[in-house]
Amino acid sequence: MIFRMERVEQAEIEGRTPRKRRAILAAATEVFLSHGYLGASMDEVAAKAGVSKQTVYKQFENKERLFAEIVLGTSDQLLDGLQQAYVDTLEGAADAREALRALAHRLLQSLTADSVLQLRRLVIAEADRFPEVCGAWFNSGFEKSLDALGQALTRLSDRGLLKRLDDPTLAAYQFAGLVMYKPMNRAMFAGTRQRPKPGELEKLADQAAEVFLAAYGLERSAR
Amino acid sequence: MIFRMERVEQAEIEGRTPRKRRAILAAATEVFLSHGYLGASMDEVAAKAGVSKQTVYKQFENKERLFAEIVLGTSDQLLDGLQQAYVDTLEGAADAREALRALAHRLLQSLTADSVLQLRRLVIAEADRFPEVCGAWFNSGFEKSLDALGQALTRLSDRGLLKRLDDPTLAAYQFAGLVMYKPMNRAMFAGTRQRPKPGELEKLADQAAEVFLAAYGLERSAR
DNA sequence: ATGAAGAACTAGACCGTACAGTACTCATCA
DNA sequence: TGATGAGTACTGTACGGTCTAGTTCTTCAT
Repeated sequence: MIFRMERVEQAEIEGRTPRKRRAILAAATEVFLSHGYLGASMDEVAAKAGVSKQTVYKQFENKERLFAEIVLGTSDQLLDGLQQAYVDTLEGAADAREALRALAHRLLQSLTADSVLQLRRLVIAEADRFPEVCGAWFNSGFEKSLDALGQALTRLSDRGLLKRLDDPTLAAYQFAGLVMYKPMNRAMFAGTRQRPKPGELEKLADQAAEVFLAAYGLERSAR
Repeated sequence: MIFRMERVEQAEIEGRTPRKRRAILAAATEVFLSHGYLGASMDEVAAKAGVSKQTVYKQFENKERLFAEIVLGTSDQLLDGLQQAYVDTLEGAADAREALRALAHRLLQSLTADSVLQLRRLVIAEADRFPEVCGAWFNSGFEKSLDALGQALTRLSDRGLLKRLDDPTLAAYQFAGLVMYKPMNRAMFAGTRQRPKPGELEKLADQAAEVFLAAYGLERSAR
């Protein structure tokens, strides 16, 4: 009886085929992220998904399509996460300095997560092999999230917390560059090996906010 | 007679073995940069170097060592080139704004060269497979060049063209982030495909200088 | 200068392994 | 009962690295 209920419950959520498909995607994500495209083997994907190779090839035409599906599937998650960070830290903030510090800190936290770094490495590594896929990921994930940041900054400006922004997207890239350039490069090049020192991220966040405010803050809020 | 003279000339420059070795390194650089570590084949390296596989394995123990040799060999070139850019644009400059603009422009030019981008992709892609090599490249190439920029900025500050810098290296990273974050990310993720629009780099350079000066410029030089 | 001696090089066969993708048989689910 | 999946063997290919046999360069004593 219990067995039957469980079966029904699962079936209500999704059938066997989509369930397998999701398992394959999850496994393939793991394998591609940790070994790269060429280093990933379809045997390992199938094994890790608890599925036969035949099933993998029923769901995905070949290795390339599987790769594309995975990369493009991550754009949305990334975008949603960052959008949320903008809302949490900027909307409703009373003080620009505090808001920007909080945002910087939040960006550092989310973008230096291992899975994010691995995905970035994967996309960069395969940019030449799959220019369409990687270009699409960049446009609909990376660039879109910076545009969204530009809009969030504009709202801050509309609320009288920043100067008027002639080019919000540029300002967004500048802020991101101030915050992320150092830690992101280290994380990308030096692998998971070299961790930043405890206080470093805080200092980075604070100083980035300071420089940004010097250029875009209202005079009275200058330190 | 002519033939003989050519032979002598070449022998004067370098013997057969180092000549072959250099040919192998050049070919391997090309192959690794364009196909990645796993995508590169030793057969192709040998063929492109005009050398037999045996010779490759006489000079380099195996594929991994060849890779390491190539990656580490590029640190110095990169560093020298950037050091030169700092000297050319900052030393002897009379106006901070103009100097920073020129530097930004120069950085954009040199760091978006195809070979530089391909090398960065390669190092990032293999950061997990070869953490020591890639970490060493990062420390002795990337970080060192930023430290050098910090020192160059300090000299600018000593000459009374910038505020006193509490943390020159941080300031260097901030300047680099302001300048490079957008174009470098695009170049890395979107491949050689998406070229920046003509005026874009100039605007990026100018605006980066502007923001940097707002934070680190002397009051009288504020716009 | 000459001419062995020996090192370095070539060309390509070869070995073992790994992998993408397919085929086939038997079990399982709807 | 008919489709889907498991398990697994198989095919073709590619690659890292070694081996061999024959060729060319370098060196150094004469």
